[in-house]
Amino acid sequence: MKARSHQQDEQHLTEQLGATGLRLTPQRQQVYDVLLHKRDHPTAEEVFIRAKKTMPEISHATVYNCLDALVKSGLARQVTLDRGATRFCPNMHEHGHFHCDTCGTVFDVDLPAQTMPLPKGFQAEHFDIAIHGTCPDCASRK
Amino acid sequence: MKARSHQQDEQHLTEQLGATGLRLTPQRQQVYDVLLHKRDHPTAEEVFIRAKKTMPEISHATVYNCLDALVKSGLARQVTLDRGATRFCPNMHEHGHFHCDTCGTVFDVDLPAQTMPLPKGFQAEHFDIAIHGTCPDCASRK
DNA sequence: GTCAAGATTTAGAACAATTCTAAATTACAA
DNA sequence: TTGTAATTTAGAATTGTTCTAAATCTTGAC
Repeated sequence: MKARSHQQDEQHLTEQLGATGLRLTPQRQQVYDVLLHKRDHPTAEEVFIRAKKTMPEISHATVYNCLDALVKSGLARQVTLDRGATRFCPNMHEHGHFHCDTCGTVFDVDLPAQTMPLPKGFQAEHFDIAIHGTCPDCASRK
Repeated sequence: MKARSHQQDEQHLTEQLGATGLRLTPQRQQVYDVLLHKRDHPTAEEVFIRAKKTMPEISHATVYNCLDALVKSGLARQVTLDRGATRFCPNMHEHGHFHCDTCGTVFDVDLPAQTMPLPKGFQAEHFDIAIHGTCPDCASRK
């Protein structure tokens, strides 16, 4: 995976947001930076806390707004596991999520290239795969 | 899919709950009946409303308790899509969920028989596949 | 059968996650 | 500029879920 420069990130952001009719604002930039900086699938609340460190005036509602904007523009994905808060992930490559039921960590996992056969007439937009189990660390610790 | 008789359902319930150290109670039976009766992936709230029709004294907390008991005993699955309420599904065959982004309906879809290859050390318990898109009805209506 | 121990249910409060509201600010385009 | 629309903000409101303590029900030991 090639790392993008900060400037490239910004251009990418502007383009992707623009294509969805949205503007690049300092808040959206900041929220996206937070996602890129630590890719541990944070919840909206966690993004809020991290974003506040460098932008103390940012509000809760804005974080939700920004996250929605990023998702709509194809810059981030929502990850919903169980009944808890939704998590966010800036990795847009096709991948699934492995959730360790012991320690709670969420891992990105590559998926076998394949198409999902659907009954006639169904048009798939995208799909999410969530795998529950035990991660290597927790498995060996048992 | 073979339909089970009511009596068989009850026996199945007792066995599965018992194996998890749980009792079969009228409430759990009722909640399970609700799930079996209309397999449209209702939320806990919807299950609550439906269960009340024949058991008016049932409480909110009990519905959550019963649904958890059913999930723990392998009699139902939780379905989490997006940020909304969790849905419940009594279909325990391996299948995925297709969510129509237009009308909101959730469909069970069969999956190709296959194993999910995981990096070394990861132990999968089970996995959930959620597909987003447009259902045949909504697609033709466009 | 009777009783104690533990499981379950209940109403309602509490909590957590998300959305809404209305006012203030900002950006863009004419 | 100047008007229009988008965005942000604080805080209230809403929604979904969990917790609590008391009441009720089951079950197994006697």
